[in-house]
Amino acid sequence: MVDQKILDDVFENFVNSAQIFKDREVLRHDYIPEKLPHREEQIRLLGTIVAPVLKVSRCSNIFIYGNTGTGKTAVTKYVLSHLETKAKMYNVPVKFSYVNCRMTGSEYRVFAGLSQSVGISVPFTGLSVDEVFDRFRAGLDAAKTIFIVVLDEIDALIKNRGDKLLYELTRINETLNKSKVSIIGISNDLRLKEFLDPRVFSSLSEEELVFRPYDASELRNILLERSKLSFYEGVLSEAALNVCSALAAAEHGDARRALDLLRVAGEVAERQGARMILEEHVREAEKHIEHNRVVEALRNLTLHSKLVLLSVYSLNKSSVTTGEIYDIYNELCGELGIGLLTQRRLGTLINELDAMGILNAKVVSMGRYGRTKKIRLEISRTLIKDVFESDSRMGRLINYKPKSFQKHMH
DNA sequence: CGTCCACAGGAATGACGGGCGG
DNA sequence: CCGCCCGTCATTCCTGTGGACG
Repeated sequence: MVDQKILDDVFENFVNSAQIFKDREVLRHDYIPEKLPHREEQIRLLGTIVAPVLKVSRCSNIFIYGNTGTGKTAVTKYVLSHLETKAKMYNVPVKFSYVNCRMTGSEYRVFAGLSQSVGISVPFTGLSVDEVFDRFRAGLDAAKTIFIVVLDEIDALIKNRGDKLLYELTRINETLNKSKVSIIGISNDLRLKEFLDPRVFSSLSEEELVFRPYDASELRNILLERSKLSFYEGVLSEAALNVCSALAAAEHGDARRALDLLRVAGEVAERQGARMILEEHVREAEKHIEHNRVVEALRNLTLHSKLVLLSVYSLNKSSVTTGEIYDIYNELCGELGIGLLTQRRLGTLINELDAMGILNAKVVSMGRYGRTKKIRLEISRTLIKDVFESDSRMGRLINYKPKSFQKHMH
C-alpha cells in the first residue's frame, strides 16, 4: 500500500513537473524536419538533378559526400519524399528504395532489400547472390518504372566487400528494357573513390554533391529551430544552446551529435526536476553519452577481445606492444582453459578496439628492435574494472598479475 | 649503407552454424 | 533429407617495412 503511494507520487511528480519536453521525437536523428536550415543550396541542387524523373526519364547517378551529421541523409530523404508526391500528382511511375549499407551489412541483404521494394520477396538467406540479383532484375523490369536507389553509408560496404555490387548495379540499365535505375550513393568518406574501380566510379558520379560540416552558428540555428518543436517555451537556456552548438562544432560539425546532446541534456534536466535546461545539464549529458557508449561497447565485446583488453589492463604500463599483449593474453587463456587465437588474429582485434576508441594503437618502428604497435588504453582503468567485475568470466581475472613481464627489454 | 628485428597487414582458404530449394 | 550457399570468424602463408645498429 505504502509502495503504491510512493510510486503514485513519482508518477504524479513526473507528469506535473514534466515541463521540459513538448515532443521528444523531434530530437531523434531519424526525424526529418520540415525545414533544413543551411542546406537550401544542396536541396535545390539535388532537386534539379532528380527533376528529369518527372518527365519520365532517368536522372543522373549521384554521389554525395560529407561527414556524419552534415544532413546528407536528411536532405536526400527530404528531396525524394517531395519528388514522390510530385510524381504521384503527375502519375509518373517511380519507385524508391532506401538502403543503409552499414545496417544492412552485406551484398546479399542489399539486393534482398532492393527486391523487397520492387515487390519481390526473397528469403533472407539461402540463395546465391547472383540468384537474388537475377530475381531483382526480373522483378524490376516487370514493374516498368523508374527506380531510384539510395545507398547510404556506402563506404561501409565498399571497404569490406569491394565494389562488385556497385559494378552490377551500374551496369543493370543495359539489360533492362522497361525500367530504368538511378543510383544515389551517400558516403561519409571523401576518399571513397580510391577504393573504387574507376569505371564504376565514373558512372556512379555523373553528379557530385559535397556537404560541408556545419559551423557553430549554423548548428545553433538548427538546434534553435528544433528546440521550438521539442521543448516548451523558455525551457532551453541561451547558455545551454550555445554550449551544445560549440561542443558539436568542435567535433566535425556533427548535427546529429548536437541533437543528441540537446535531447540528453533535456532528459537530465527532467530527471533532476529542473525547470530549465542549463549549461551544466549539457555538460552532464556529454559525460553521460560517452559513458554509456563505452560501457555498452565493453559489455558487447567478444570473449577474446575482452581478454585482449584485459591484457593491456594487466600490464598497467603507459604503452605496450603487440608482442607483450600476446604473451599475457596467452597466460589468460591458460587461466580460463580455453584455446588461443593466433597473433595475426590478435592484431585485427587490437585494430577493432582502436577503431572503437577503447584502445589507441599506433605503428612505430624501433629500428633494430623491430616494428610493432604502441598501444595505450584510451578509457579509464576504473571503467574497465567496473564493467569486467560484473562479467562472469572476466571478474576472476581482473586482478591478474602477469607472470612473464620483461622478456626482452631495451 | 646494408642488415635485420618484430611485427604489420593483404590474400587465400577453411570450419561452422543457419537456412534455403527441391 | 541432401546439397548448396550464406556470413562470420579464424588460420595459414605471405610479403612488406622504418630505422637503430653494426
